[in-house]
Amino acid sequence: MSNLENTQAQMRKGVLEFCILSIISKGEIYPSDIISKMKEAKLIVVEGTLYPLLTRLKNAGLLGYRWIESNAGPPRKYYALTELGQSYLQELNTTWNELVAAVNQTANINTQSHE
Amino acid sequence: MSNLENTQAQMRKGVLEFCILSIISKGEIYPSDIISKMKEAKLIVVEGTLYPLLTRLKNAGLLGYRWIESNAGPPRKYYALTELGQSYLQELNTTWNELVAAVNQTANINTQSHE
DNA sequence: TTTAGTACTATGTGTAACAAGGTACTGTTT
DNA sequence: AAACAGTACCTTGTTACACATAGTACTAAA
Repeated sequence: MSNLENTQAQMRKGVLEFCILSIISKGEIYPSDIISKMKEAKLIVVEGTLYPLLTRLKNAGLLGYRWIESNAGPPRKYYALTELGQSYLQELNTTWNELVAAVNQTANINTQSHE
Repeated sequence: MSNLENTQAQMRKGVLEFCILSIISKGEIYPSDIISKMKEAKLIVVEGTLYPLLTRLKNAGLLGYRWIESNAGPPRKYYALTELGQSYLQELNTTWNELVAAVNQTANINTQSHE
């Protein structure tokens, strides 16, 4: 793996949890669809990453799930945020905004400037 | 360590390399001053993190350094970007901007909107 | 020559993403 | 009904990297 690819992967890693919670916050969703949504946003995540992450978040009380039957295959686990998860997500939102500000300060860049 | 603190730390991890290269790109600087600059930007980094990181970047050909004597203590290693490091930093810049866009897409947020 | 301050270095630990492989359920084809 | 294909969920081992901690080395002042 090249330096660049590795560093890009490192950057992605840090925000996975935040992105996945954000996606779930928009409504009940099951893992395979989360992967699709992430892919749409150009954030590749694989099953071996997602399942343990969801379990970790559930055990932390941030997520809950219920089984819903599918008409094409086995039942699916639909995840949703708990109340704790919602407030946690708000804090991550703040963290993210602060991080963007901090990084842009070191880079002296205004990435989203409008003229 | 709480969930939140841990996740915040994970977010930071991903961008450390980018931030440190950005800081060095503004002119020769030695490690302790890099730590100060990072602290100014609210990105705490400690010696045990910075030194191995600098060594890794140097071994990858992205950084070089020269010894400069100090009038208060031992000599200092002043780091600077190599040409390779400069083009690498540009690529990380692109990566960072794309990441911000991707995260904001999952979050449906425009963090820097001006009215 | 001892002490304090500053700078650089090394080692061990823990977290989390990822690769790879596996299990289980459902509907369709033969 | 048996085999197969498609879908979904889960587990294990590896690797990278930040961090805590401790240690070494150089300089100047007491």
